[in-house]
Amino acid sequence: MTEPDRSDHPERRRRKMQSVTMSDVARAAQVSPSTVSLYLRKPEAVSERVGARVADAIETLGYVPNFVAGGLAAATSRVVSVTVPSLRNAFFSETVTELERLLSGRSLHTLVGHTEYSLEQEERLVRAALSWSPAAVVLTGHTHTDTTRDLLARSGASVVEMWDFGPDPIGRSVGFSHHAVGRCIADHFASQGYGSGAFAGARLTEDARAAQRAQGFLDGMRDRGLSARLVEVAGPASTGAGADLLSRVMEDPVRAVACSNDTVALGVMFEAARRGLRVPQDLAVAGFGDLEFAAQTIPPLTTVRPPAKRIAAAVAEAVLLGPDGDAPRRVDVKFAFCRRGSA
Amino acid sequence: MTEPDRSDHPERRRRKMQSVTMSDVARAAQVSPSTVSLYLRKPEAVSERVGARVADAIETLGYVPNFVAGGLAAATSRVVSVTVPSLRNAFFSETVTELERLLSGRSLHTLVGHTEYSLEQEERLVRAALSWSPAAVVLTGHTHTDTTRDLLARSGASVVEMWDFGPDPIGRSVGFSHHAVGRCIADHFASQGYGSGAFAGARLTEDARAAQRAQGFLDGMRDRGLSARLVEVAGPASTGAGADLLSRVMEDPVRAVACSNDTVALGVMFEAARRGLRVPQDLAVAGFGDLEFAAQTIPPLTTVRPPAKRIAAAVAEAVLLGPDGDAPRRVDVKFAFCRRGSA
DNA sequence: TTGTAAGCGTTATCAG
DNA sequence: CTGATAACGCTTACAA
Repeated sequence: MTEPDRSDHPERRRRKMQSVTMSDVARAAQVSPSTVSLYLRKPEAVSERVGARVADAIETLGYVPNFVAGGLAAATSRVVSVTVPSLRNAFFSETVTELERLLSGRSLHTLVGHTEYSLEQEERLVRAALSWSPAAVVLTGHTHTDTTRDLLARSGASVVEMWDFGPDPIGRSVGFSHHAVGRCIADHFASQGYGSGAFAGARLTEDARAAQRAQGFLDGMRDRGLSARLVEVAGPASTGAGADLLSRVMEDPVRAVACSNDTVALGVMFEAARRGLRVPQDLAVAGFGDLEFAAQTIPPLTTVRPPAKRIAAAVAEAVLLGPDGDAPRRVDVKFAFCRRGSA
Repeated sequence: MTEPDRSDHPERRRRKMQSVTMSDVARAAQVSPSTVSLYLRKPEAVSERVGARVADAIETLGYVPNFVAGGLAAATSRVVSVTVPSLRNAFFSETVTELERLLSGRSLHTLVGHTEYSLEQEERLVRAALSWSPAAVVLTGHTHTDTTRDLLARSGASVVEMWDFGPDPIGRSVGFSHHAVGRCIADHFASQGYGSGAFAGARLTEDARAAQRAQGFLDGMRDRGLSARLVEVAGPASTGAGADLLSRVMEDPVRAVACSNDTVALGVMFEAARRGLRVPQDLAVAGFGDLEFAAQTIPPLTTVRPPAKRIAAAVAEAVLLGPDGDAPRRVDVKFAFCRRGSA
């Protein structure tokens, strides 16, 4: 029990140090530091009497644990790195929100990064993430640079890919088929007898998932013997982009438009109104995302709802599971078609 | 290229450890670990020859630095904790995005947390944040629990409050007057001679900034001798909430409605259309946020643009500045009124 | 159930 | 400009 007396410690003032450490708590509670550590990590493994004393000491001293030291000693930190293309995108901000909520309940902390759809940027973020000995690395999609895959493999980190599947997943993956989403819209258009259609896409070169939805739509239409073409803009999906896209589509009019996402669909609907086109009589419109406003547009927007929360939940579970274990490495969360008035 | 021989390390198999450490790099580069460390932190302080050798060793060994160990040794980590009420809210997702971008350029990593407008939740997040010996803690608003303030004060962490000012800022603060925003809308309504008005608010009890905008609006209207009332819903600001709010407002019709934010305004406009009310002839509508879709609505939405990016930039600067120094502790970033067709 | 002791991989000090 | 050395605060075998 001979704890070092800090007051006569010659080095005490060398750097700014933590005021109350685990040793201080241990001393106050008359136990060893390892007992405090144990109590903090598995309270049930400590006797009730000792536990109470430790809790008391923590309370009165105002002890704040040092996760940095803990992470170093344990060789793995309580950090989960979450990387998404963009946080402005409602899909991803919802996923991150929910994920952060679930993880923080397990005292895991979320380190966010956004790539703006750049794989090089993703590589940089992964490199930084690995420097934190993270409990897990969560990535969006399955397209990564070779270096990224290499870095991840060599680090042995627990990896989860989300929102999409790849042929060769790195660790676990959680998502759904975006190609099927596109087909689903095409099927609906076909069933309504609209005839010709167009896909109004944004940033398709970079956004692999939007590109898959577009391809699924085109494939679906063609399989049904319907004509369909692709119109796209390079910039981010936005209401303004939607308006532009409809103008482009109307250069060679179609009866139905499937959009990159609901934001684009909103722009398409505004532009249709400006042009005096009635939806759905003159033009059918479908979106993707079932964003908050989708049920409020006039008419309400027909769209596809991706299960952002279910993705977050499954990802959280995958993170908790770790790389090993016999749980399925691939979780298909499905999506739901939301038929409303616009198509 | 002499690979480190770890096999003779008796403890090597105790736990999963880092494969390539700084010592390995040092050995490969024929220098001491301190030199490698120095090179990594200030390359210019190391001779060119040695620097090149170290860089080589890092490259060939594939060394990934360990920030956890670094943070422990330095007593301050490269983590910045950023806490916002909600990430689904476009204002905050934009701020976080921009902040993360700016900080990552300085190799600072963003730990996000969201409070759902709960101060208790904020306290929990701050407690967790402090466990990381963060380079800075960024908070939204100036209302915190006593414990939060206490924790922050005792830790000596660098604190930045954003989006709003308080009478007693903890560290630095960056924001603008939300009360002035409300007044600004009221002034505009008055100048247009609309007469009576209403504020359509969401979650005003928890969202202190929205409440201030409401109060500013009410004060502004009254100062001009105009009648104005407050209509509010408890849930989050959304398009659906906007529609509900307009229904409530029309129980006792007014000529002009100021909204909690643009999302609510969008709902108000949709509901107005459903009711056959022409905007702005029958009803003037103003929002807050200048969200992406604001310029696309029919008619385009009159709103107020908060400088989300400027906030992020000023916060990043404050983070870099640290708590000391003679730079002003309080930065007022202003806002811009966007007159468009709806009011 | 609790304690002892040996690290974890860096940074910071100080001397050369 | 470079290197030896002592922390940093905690976890984890292992022993008691």
